[in-house]
Amino acid sequence: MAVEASTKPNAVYDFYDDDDGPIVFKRCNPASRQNQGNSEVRKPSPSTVNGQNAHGQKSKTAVVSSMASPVKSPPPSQKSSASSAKASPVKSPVSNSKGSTPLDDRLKLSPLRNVSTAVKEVGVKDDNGLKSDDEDSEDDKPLSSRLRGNTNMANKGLGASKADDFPISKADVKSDPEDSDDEVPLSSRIPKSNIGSSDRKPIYSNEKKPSVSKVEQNGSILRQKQQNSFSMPVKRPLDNVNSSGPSSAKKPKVSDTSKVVKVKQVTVKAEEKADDDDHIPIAHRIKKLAPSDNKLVSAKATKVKATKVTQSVSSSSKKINKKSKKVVKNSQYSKSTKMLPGSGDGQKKWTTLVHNGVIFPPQYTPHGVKMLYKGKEVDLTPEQEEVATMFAVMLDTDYMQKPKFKENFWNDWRKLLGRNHVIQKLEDCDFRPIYNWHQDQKEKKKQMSSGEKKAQKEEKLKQEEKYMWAIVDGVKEKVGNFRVEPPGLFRGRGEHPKMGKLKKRIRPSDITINIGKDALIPECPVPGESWKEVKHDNTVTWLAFWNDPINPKEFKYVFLAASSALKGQSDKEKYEKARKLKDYIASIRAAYTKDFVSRDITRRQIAVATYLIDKLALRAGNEKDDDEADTVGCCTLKVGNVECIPPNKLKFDFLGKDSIQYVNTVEVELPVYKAIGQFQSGKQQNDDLFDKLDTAKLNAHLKELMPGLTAKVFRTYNASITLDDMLNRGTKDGDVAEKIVVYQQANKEVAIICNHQRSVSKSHTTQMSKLTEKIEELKVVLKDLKIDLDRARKGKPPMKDADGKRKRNLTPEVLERKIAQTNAKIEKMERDMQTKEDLKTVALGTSKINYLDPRITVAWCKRHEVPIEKIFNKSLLAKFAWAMDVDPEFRF
DNA sequence: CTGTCGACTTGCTCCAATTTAT
DNA sequence: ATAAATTGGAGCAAGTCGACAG
Repeated sequence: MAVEASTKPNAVYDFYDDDDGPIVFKRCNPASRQNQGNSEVRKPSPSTVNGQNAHGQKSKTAVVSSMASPVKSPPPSQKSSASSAKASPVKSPVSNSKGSTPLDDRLKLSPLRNVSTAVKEVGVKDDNGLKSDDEDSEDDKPLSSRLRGNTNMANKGLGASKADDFPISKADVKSDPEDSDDEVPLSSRIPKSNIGSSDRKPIYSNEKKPSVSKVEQNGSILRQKQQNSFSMPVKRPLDNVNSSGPSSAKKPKVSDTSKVVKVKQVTVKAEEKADDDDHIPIAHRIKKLAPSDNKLVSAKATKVKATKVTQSVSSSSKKINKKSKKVVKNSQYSKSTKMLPGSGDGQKKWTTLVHNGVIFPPQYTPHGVKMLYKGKEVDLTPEQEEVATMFAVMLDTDYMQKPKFKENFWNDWRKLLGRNHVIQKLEDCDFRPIYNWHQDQKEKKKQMSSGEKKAQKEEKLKQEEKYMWAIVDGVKEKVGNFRVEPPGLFRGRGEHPKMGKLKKRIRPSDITINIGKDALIPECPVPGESWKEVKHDNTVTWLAFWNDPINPKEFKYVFLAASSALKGQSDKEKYEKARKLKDYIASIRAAYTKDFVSRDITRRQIAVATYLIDKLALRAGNEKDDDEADTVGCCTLKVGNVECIPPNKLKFDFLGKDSIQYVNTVEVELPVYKAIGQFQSGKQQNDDLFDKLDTAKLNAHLKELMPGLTAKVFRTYNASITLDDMLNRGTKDGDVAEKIVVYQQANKEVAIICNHQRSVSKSHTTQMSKLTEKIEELKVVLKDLKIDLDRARKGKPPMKDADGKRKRNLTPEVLERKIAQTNAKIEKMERDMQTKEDLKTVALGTSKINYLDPRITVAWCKRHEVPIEKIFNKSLLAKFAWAMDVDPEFRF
């Protein structure tokens, strides 16, 4: 590792820089989606097939709102070639260490990775075209230039740090040579290049290492088992057998629990500390020890001193680990019975399941406020009024700008009004009275005293309490969404053909309940009605579902919360699968690279599609119906979504999931470039680029390369490996705050790779100008200080201040200190400002929740003495309880 | 194969609660 | 203390992908 690091001089820097770094993946400009909100403006590239994205519900007033100028052009990121190393999820150096020399690895990868350097987003701005940057431009310029300087420095600082610290230990750990047979099928089917083969890693190696070396790490037998099972074809019956082995041993327990739900809880509780939160699932309680204890310590300590904090935290966490290890062991058994069955596929997800069903929204209470029709008040029945109110309440959203929305609403509302109703045209309706009434209500609510609010909240809690929990195999777990969705108008995203349609009220007779055979069937909350059906299906995890009123073919499910063991289990499996990809990735890349020029067009398309999914982290792209928004993923890309820019760049511009625009220009290998050209030739803009392909075929192919592999695994893999890499390369000694910055930097990188966007906050522009103003003020101060310093040196008195008063005489030393302080302040503000600007359209949360293996984070926190709660909030800690006891040396 | 169904993951926005700045 | 900014998390839409029927 160390060696490797040293061989690539640039690598270090690459990671760091956000702006300049050559990140292969990076999407230079997260095109701001808001822009699109204002429809006309937005549409950029001619190539975009679907033009719009509409997103917008945000701006309050219909028209172009304040944020009109979102397009900030990101400082044109200039990734230069070096970057390839970085961005591309180059496998972590460590992992490479195995047989091949680093060099080999590099070579092998390089063709692919290097070539594909990200190109600066040429067009982003232009493309988006949108709104101008005019307004910003002035500020931006000076700013960006300044900032850029700063960032670079900063980056360098970071990057310069040690790249080889931990590697050492890592390398040791990792090097166990053992080749497993699993590899065979793969290698045989993949025509691997020499390099490729040399590079392959034993499939088991990674998994084993940790387990071997860290026996104590997670002490959990369970884990190892799972890991192993992963390396086998997912579906093998064998797996089941395996799992059943262990589980059968524990069976007695299972049955116990099924009979006596409480018993287990009690037992376990006794085993661990007596904490009385019964309501906390055992699983959590166990793991919670760590985080929560930490919290106490750190919370206090934080205020004191950084060093202290970390020390105490780390020590406490060590303690905790030990403790929890014990606990885990004990509890693991009881737990394993739960987890194992789930891990197999299709099979049993639970043995006993007890819950109280769902809670319905209150019936509609008419407010009696009359809307106007052609200026006159109209009487509406409660049903008509209810729907009118749904519409009125949305008067200040962008949906009012959408004809489709109004049309759909009108169609549904009209049915309620009846043919002969006074109201004949939507255009003649004035909903403002109702809108105003609603605003008043909101205002009143806001004005309520905190006491009232609290009381109300408690009341609600009391009502909902019983629905919040389920008992799964004897463990009390939180239920995710136990509230039935209230009626409303469908808010489809983008140009959804069904936006505005009435989403009717769900009644008990629409709902199917799933519950344990022996459990008490929840009583139907509406007198006189009954559930549609009650099932006892333990191969699924849902507690209830109903058909989506907008699309009756689809369902709305009630699941357990993310903190549940059931969810945690599958989350873990997801990451284990992604980790497994690490062992196959080199040969997979080699294989598709080879197929870029296959004469078989289907093969070629599969190769190119896989390449795009790997390199650009695109989604698979299932087919969609006409009654859905027109968005695409990899397999559904249209000819017009990709533009070939000679000599070898591709410009992507399409609307992806949630109608979020993806704009990115990348340099690709020449064969890919050519292949795309071929796929496009002779087709219309709106034809499928990959006409021989769909996600089923693609995934079927992927599955041949690695058991269980599907397109989405690449996203998880690339996201997690990027985090792991960046954290391990970028973290240097320093205080916690600096380390957190490194983390955020990595997190941001991942978010950009995955194109996780958010809308610019309404106040962004304001906030920015405030900051600019402050900086300007400081600069004035600085200037004056400098003048005074000059004068002081010459023995002259300081200048008068603004009010004409004489300032105190200060020594040059003092003035110098002040100047330095002011400079530091200015720099910090500029940095903050830049960060803010950079992140204004980037959403960090999504990747944290869904793509980054929490064990990477936890292990890093342990290694660097960063309190985990600085990175994970309460809900994330709960969700990732399963990852908390990871070995500090864990690498993805 | 293909299409549909079914289950589950991913993703963005809104709004209230909390934190931070003034 | 108040206002502004940030964060947490609910809410629900929109994806992915496996199973299975025809």
